Amino acid sequence: MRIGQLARSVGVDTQTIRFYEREGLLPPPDRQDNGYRIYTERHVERLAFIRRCRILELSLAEIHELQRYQGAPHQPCRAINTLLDDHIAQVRSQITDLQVLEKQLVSLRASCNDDREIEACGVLDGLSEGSMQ
Amino acid sequence: MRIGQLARSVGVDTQTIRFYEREGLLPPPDRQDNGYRIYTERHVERLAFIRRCRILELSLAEIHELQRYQGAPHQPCRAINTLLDDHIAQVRSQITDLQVLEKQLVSLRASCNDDREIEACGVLDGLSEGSMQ
DNA sequence: TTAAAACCATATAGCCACTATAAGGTCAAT
DNA sequence: ATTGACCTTATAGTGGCTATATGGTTTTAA
Ligand SMILES: [Zn+2]
Ligand SMILES: [Zn+2]
Ligand SMILES: [Zn+2]
Ligand SMILES: [Zn+2]
Repeated sequence: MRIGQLARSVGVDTQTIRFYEREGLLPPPDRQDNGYRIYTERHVERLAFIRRCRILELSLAEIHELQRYQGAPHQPCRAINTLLDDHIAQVRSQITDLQVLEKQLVSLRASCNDDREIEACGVLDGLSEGSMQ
Repeated sequence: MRIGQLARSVGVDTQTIRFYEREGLLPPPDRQDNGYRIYTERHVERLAFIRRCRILELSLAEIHELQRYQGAPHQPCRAINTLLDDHIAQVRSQITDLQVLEKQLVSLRASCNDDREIEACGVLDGLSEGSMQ
């Protein structure tokens, strides 16, 4: 199949497929005489794997690492589990950071109501004075 | 004061200050005969304002907008409050997204324990098969 | 049969908010 | 006279795409 069909069947843009190839995440496929890329079912699976990883916001580097593990099926899988644990820890830390941020923003917002002049806006005041944490 | 002292007094890199100037967030300061930038207390306040906004993860575009409002002190401040409301909404949406992500990741992680071979790794299996949402 | 539409190719730049590097000019102290 | 700390500009890199430009190829329809 050509790149357009692969793109449609996995739900990505053709540019993204070429990008993954350049980054070494998708093996370079054979070419037709006219230079068009020709993909197989294995490419479909490989691309779908990448996409599922990306939905979970694994980085391309992490996906690369997972692909290397796939090439050594008889090694222990601890490294994979650890990779995921680290990723989960990072997501949790992001959530925590954003929750702190949300509190700060809500508190700032509470210092103003509508119908003031900008001169007296509590939000702008809070940002202008150093009364922030 | 010169750029290094400004940088130290606000806690940013000198490069960042020049970057803000290029982006139109900091007004271009006067120059000494040798070309060195000379800053005033107003620049300190202005830069500190930007930094407080950035800590709240307001974008440079949003900060720019706030600066424009500062120039019109007798207009109603509703636009400012709305800007903040929108930003809060976006932070909340990020939190929600990350919480969904965390659940998916934890569920995937639960499908494996350590001491398996990669061949049998539940995490890799979950990523390889289409049993994901 | 030919002309348009859809597809493919490469190369390059843009997004965001910086950060790093290179190559060089200026100034004070040793 | 030289070191070191400071300043200048210009350029490239980060991540994961996405958009644009330019041109070749294939398919479809008038
Ligand atoms: Zn990760
Ligand atoms: Zn207000
Ligand atoms: Zn925002
Ligand atoms: Zn495992």
